[in-house]
Amino acid sequence: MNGNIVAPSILPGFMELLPADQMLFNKMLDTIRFTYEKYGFIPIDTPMIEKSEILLAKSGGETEKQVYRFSKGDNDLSLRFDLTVPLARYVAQHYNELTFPFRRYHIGKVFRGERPQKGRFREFYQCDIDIVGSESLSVINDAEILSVIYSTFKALGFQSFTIRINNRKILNGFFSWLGVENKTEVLRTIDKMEKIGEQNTARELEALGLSAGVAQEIIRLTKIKGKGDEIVESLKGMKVENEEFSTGLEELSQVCSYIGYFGIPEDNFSVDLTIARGLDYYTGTVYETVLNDYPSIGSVCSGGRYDNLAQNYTNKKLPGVGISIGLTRLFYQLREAKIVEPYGRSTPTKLLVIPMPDAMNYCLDISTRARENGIPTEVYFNEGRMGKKLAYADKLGIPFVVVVGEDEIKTGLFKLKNMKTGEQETLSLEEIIEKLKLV
RNA sequence: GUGGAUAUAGCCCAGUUGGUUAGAGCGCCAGGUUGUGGCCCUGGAGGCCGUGGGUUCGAGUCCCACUAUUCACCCCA
Repeated sequence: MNGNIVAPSILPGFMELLPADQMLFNKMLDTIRFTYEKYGFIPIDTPMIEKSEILLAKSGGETEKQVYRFSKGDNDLSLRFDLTVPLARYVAQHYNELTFPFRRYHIGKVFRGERPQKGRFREFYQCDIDIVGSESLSVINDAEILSVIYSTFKALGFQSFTIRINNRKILNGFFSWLGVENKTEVLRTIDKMEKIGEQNTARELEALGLSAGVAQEIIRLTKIKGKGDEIVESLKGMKVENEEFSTGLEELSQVCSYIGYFGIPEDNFSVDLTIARGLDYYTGTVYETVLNDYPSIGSVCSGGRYDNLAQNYTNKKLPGVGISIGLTRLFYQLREAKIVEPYGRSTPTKLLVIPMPDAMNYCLDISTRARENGIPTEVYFNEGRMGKKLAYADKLGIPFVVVVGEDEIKTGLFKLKNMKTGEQETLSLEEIIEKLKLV
């Protein structure tokens, strides 16, 4: 017994995967990156640690409590809690070197010191895209973001999902028209409506100081259903006299009219007036995406339009629109619900070369040739029984094995073993390479 | 920050109304001699029963505290 051994464990709220799952996770991440680049988004990477004064410049109470903050020497430092604030700093700092509209994507870990919970992490990956304009940014971008979300989830293999959108200006304008004071709290309550139900929403609205009549008016607005255009028409018919409301309605109307041209099927899109989003910097279009067969997972991708991204770091007016996929949570939920499962591979290796005595040098040469042709290959180095060597390939899910001994070297013909079927095929090295290239 | 639940092997769990050396399955390691894995058989390692106190002749089992984990609320990806 060794008393020096420390129980190996990680902090709660931090996700760590075993090889098969990690392969799966990375595949999803690659899919997302590939799709983002297909739309011409530019990759950036920023430090995980920022100066606290930068990160907390806006500091809306809640976020400040969740920030991992520490000091090193005289420096007051913080771990980034999202990728949007670093983007704001980045754009403000490099404004003169960037070309606008700036379309960037950023995939990286962020940190939030909150109480861990199911599907809740303190360290997680966000996959963000944002389009940042200088001074102005066309509302077509709002529609294009929808298209990116659609393509991404399609590429991830989902069929039945709905991207729901709303426009904050419509809600805020409507609230103003009704004379509501504390609009932010009302927004949050509306956002929860799907979860807590209509009655509780009414109760909460009244608890916020609204009259029963006003609460009902708001609920009545959010219950307007239909296709995008139909909702727009219904809203127009309400004769709400408020400029912000009208602007929002016009924006929503435009987004709806563009989505068809972006090739988004009607089934994957809906206008939902209860979508509000909690974050207070959203000022226009807001997005939420749900998997129709698994509503309990909640939103798997959300974001919105903001008027002024970097007001804390520059005087330039930088409007933008963007979304974020919380990949860690998404992956966790998908695994939990068995919507995705590892496909039996826990290594990228496609070919294992097993040398018999005195064949090592030859095997190393084979592996080099295979790798030069893009085939992930490894050579089994340990001495031992054949059974153990094959079991290694079996356990890692390596699909092909070739055993190389005296005969093979002499004839230049190898038996390529398919580990799944157990069949062996006699082929030359060139034939093996050609075959595996296609796998 | 508020409230609830749980704690036995690496993992999922048994363990009687308190009673002797704490169990199974999965996984792991080794073997069932030679250049062929999955199945099967045999053997092995691995637990101070979360920690500390109490009740008792006797505690994995009952009581208390602490700690850890976990779920929900708030908020969010």
